[in-house]
Amino acid sequence: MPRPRASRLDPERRQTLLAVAAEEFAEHGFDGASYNRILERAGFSKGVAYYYFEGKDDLYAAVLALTLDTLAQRFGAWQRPADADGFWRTLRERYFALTTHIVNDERSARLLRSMSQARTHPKLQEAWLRFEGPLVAWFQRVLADGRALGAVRGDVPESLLLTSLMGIGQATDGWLLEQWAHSGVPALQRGAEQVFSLFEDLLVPRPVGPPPAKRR
Amino acid sequence: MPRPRASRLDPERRQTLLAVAAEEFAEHGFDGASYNRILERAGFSKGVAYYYFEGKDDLYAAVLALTLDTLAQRFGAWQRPADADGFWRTLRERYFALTTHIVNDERSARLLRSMSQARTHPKLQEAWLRFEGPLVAWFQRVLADGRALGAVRGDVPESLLLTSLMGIGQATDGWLLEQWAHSGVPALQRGAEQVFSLFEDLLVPRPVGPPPAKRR
DNA sequence: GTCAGTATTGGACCAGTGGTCCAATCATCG
DNA sequence: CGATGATTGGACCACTGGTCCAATACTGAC
Repeated sequence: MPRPRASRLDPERRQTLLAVAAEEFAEHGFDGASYNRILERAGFSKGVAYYYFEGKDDLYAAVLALTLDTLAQRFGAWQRPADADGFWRTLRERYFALTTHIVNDERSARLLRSMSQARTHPKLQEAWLRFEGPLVAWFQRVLADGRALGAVRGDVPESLLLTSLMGIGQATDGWLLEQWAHSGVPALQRGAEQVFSLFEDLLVPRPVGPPPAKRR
Repeated sequence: MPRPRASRLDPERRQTLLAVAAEEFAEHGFDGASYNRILERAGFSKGVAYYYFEGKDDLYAAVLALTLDTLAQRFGAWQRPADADGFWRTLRERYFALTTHIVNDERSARLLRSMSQARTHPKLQEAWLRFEGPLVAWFQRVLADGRALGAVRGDVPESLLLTSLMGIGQATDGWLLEQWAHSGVPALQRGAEQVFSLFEDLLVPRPVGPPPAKRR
């Protein structure tokens, strides 16, 4: 957590510092980023830096908080749709908005991707808990709503579904970027379509009874 | 790549070094591990270390190679099953063997998990490429066989399927360990069962025609 | 205006990091 | 024996994140 006095820091200098830090962290990840370099580039001395922030991890957390706030504002809160169809429609809409956003703001995207390191990093445990909570809660609410509407399967623990969903989301995120880099925007849209269909296949309730006979 | 002379290093000392390094890397990951500490514990001076290995990354690669070799030996090569049923049976068998192995050899498991950092780490690119190749090839062969046997869907790019599968596998791996830590072996088996069913749901060919009407 | 007390600042300094380098030692062979 | 190349220890380097403190700027009370 940033020191309370951090709010008293000149907004402009604060803004500079966070921008420089965001760039550095996005470029090199948490471990790879050099705190000294950040401070030098932002024109901060060690004394000032440690006066306002507790350390490298604290600054990282501040940068992450800013990025996530922006993201949260952009996507707003989740509201329970009326029925299963509505559920999948809004979920799909959100997912496409997210992929578009990630492609358009690569710095934030790389920053967000660096979060996966944060989860296991001993010095970032505290920061991780602060962000994991809301994120997981959001997904949990979505899944719970989906179940209540019959749009999401109930035959498997919710925690497993959540884990799988986030794992697959993270993995395909990289895949989508590759598609985009190799074959441009149309491929990206096609790819997003296919990724989302995988989400559906994973979450949709299993048909009851014996598995359908192979057809063709 | 380890220097060629590395093979001339006294096997016993080499073994000591690799064991100490494995412990350190498993405990702290690549960045967190202290090369100096490893060398000190293993009784190596800087001079010797850099005489036989190119550096920290090289040693890490050596440790990883050893671990993966053991794993590969244990699981042997993949052979194309006769039919779709056989495909799922052998895949399932392999998966359960793997989860058992991971639970029984936590050091290796943590080491393998640290590989996910390696993928994005600039200093480990070379090492990653050396291990990514065979691993991905293995999965590709499995998926291709599955397709040929009609056991795996063909309506989605193979690369996407591969990415998703590995992503979900990695994510659920952590989930399984939690299950095990919280509720012991029976929960682990139940969990593995459910995880594997997710794999199936993801990979199995979609039924053709309109989605089945909701039944109950 | 003066002075006390606090907020702010710069930067010297610290232990630790991975990595380089080289003089000294050892082994081997002519 | 001497010479040549392999092997070794450890001093040293630039860098890391982090601590500390003396000097300065600012504030309000008198």
